[in-house]
Amino acid sequence: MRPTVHDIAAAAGVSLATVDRVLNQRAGVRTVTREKVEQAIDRIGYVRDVAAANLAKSRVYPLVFILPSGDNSFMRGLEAQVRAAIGRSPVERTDISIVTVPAFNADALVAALDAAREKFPAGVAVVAIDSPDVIAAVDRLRADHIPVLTLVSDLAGSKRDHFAGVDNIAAGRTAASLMGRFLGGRSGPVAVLAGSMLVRDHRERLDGFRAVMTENFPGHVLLPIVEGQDDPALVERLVSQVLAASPEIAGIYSLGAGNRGLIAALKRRKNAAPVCVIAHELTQHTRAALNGGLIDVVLNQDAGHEVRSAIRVLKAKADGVAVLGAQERIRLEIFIKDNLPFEQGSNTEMPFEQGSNQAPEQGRQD
Amino acid sequence: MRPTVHDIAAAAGVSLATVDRVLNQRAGVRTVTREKVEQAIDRIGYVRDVAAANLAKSRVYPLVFILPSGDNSFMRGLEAQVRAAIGRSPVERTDISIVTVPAFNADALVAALDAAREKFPAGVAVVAIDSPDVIAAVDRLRADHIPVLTLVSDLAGSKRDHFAGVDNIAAGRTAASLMGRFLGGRSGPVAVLAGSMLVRDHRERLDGFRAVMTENFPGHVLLPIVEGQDDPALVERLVSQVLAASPEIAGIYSLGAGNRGLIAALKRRKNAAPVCVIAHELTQHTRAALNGGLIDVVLNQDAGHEVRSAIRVLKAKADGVAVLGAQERIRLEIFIKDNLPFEQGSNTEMPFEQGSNQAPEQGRQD
DNA sequence: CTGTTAGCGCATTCAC
DNA sequence: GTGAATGCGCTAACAG
Repeated sequence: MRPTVHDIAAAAGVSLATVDRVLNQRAGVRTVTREKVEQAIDRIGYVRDVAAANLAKSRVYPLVFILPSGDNSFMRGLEAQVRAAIGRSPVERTDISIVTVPAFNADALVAALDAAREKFPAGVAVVAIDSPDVIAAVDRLRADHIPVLTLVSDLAGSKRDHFAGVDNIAAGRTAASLMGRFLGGRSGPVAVLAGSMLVRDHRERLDGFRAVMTENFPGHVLLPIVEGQDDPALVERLVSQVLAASPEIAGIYSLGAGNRGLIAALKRRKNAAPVCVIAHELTQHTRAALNGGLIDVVLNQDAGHEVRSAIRVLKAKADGVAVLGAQERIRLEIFIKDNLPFEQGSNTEMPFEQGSNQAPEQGRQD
Repeated sequence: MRPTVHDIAAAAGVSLATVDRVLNQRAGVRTVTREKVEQAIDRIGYVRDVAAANLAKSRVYPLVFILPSGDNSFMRGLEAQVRAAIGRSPVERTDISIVTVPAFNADALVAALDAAREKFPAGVAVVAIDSPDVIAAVDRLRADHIPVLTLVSDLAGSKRDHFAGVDNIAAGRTAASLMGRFLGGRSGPVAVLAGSMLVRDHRERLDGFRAVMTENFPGHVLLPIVEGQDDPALVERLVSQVLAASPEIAGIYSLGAGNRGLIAALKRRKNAAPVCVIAHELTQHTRAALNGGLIDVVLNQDAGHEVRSAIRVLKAKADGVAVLGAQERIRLEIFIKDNLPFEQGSNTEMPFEQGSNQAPEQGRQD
């Protein structure tokens, strides 16, 4: 059996309460006693049983998720994943509230962060906007010892504890490499469509894309960046203009959202030369376009993984314990037509399932 | 507060012991009493606290992992991940033993499966070999109500509970699509290098690859399959022969292991036309070759994720509870030079880390 | 400053 | 068939 608090108490010749005080670094223990206990702890190789501790504490973790509002498919998917986590709350001992704020609006975000602070949650997850005011608001939370995690888009220069999202520079570089190789010998300019340069993830993707394009594929001119505010209607208008202005266009990299507009514009462009299109985030729209051949590659981050990871990390930070780095690395997923996962309907495998399993659990989309 | 066993007992007008008997479907309860309790349970919406239950039971999960021996880098990485899980055993309440058997040897695998059965573990994870004898051995375990999970390579037709691995047909299709597009206009035959057609993952990759190549890129002739037994020395010899026999070769898809041999053969092939190379599994060798431009794409499955998922699923099956399907989907990772993750050194984030975070936690390999 | 004691939610002996 | 009592490993009152 692994050692318990009783074993420590016996080994150190003190009572349970004293052991507990040392373990939880509470005051009221003489230095000599504390040292005696600490020595006993690592002499017998004690590791605390977190489950038992949480049981005794009836610990719950009040968490706040701050997400952009609007009809951005990816963000709504993210919100759905948070709601799914709320469904698991009794098991995971969480108490999650969702706050939505208008996209690309730093003031609203600051207000939401400050409001969250009032409630002294065990942790806050936020889709950040790059701005000094937001950094200050995040640091105010940290000053109150509230763990903060940035989700999807990071906030450099802040004291946030962790970032749950993909490496967006690598994402941009990957898009450029695939674009360049897919274009092969073909010539023609490449357009980049962004949401807003206010958010760090978009800027980083652009930086990575531009770096590899200019370095490895200088033959393709980069057209001026188009900012569509992640708004499908605006995106459609802007893309249509670009296509009309540059009929010899070879590729489009859409590094933000609003891809419904992009797809609509592409659909209306009949019998022109093919364009290599790379977009971000697997939604029902991009999935259909990938299957239909309108989009060549979709770069994705798994919203479910991000939310689960965010919760694990915030809980760990609240408890002051280490997290498994490898498990929390959010992968950049690359989808082409051939490795699309099945559409996620019922996500759980039922218990006591029996019988044959001729059909693979994972498969392709036809 | 969420309802507890006490609440059920009160609501049903029985004692804790009776509630427990119903909850754990043990005998010795009259049907009327049982129904009374069951009604109370879903009337007040009770969900069992698994952590508390495990605490009371002092539950540990003895698990057996059966892996191929030999110096296959990927398999050794897998074993390292199992050892890492052994390090987490006290926390995860597991008691994991590792058994290695010679690769591609069905008899040895059957013996290992039967030996595992003698010890009545809470679950068995096995890298399967396709063979009726192995299927029978797996089904013997299942007959003893021991959950079985196939790892990396599946075993169709068996009663295994779950498969922790990638969709290998999709992997093959993806390899073909990327190969075809990367080759662009270039012509020339394509070689396929496998380990052994005895294992299902290799066969499935081949099927997927062949399907897309013949359908979408009929211009490239597929050379006869080369089976290298995942042995670097043999692979090097065979690949050298192929390169010598077909100097006009355009691409190589290595769907098995032994890539050290492939890389060695490629290195010795000076100033010939470039070959598009796609291989499986990110190891130190394939990583270096990707960075050096010898390999174009590496398709990977995250061994750490596979092992953690296997343990979660086996524990869940042992307890007869549902698993989160989405969390257990093993992704097919696509790596090119630009999205290689950092080499994994220290994997854990330390608690109480403070200070600035100008440097991203994830990044590119230069 | 330190020790005693009573739970957290559940499982499991034992009596009845 | 059913119930009461005890303990899993830990925390948190409350005494001393």
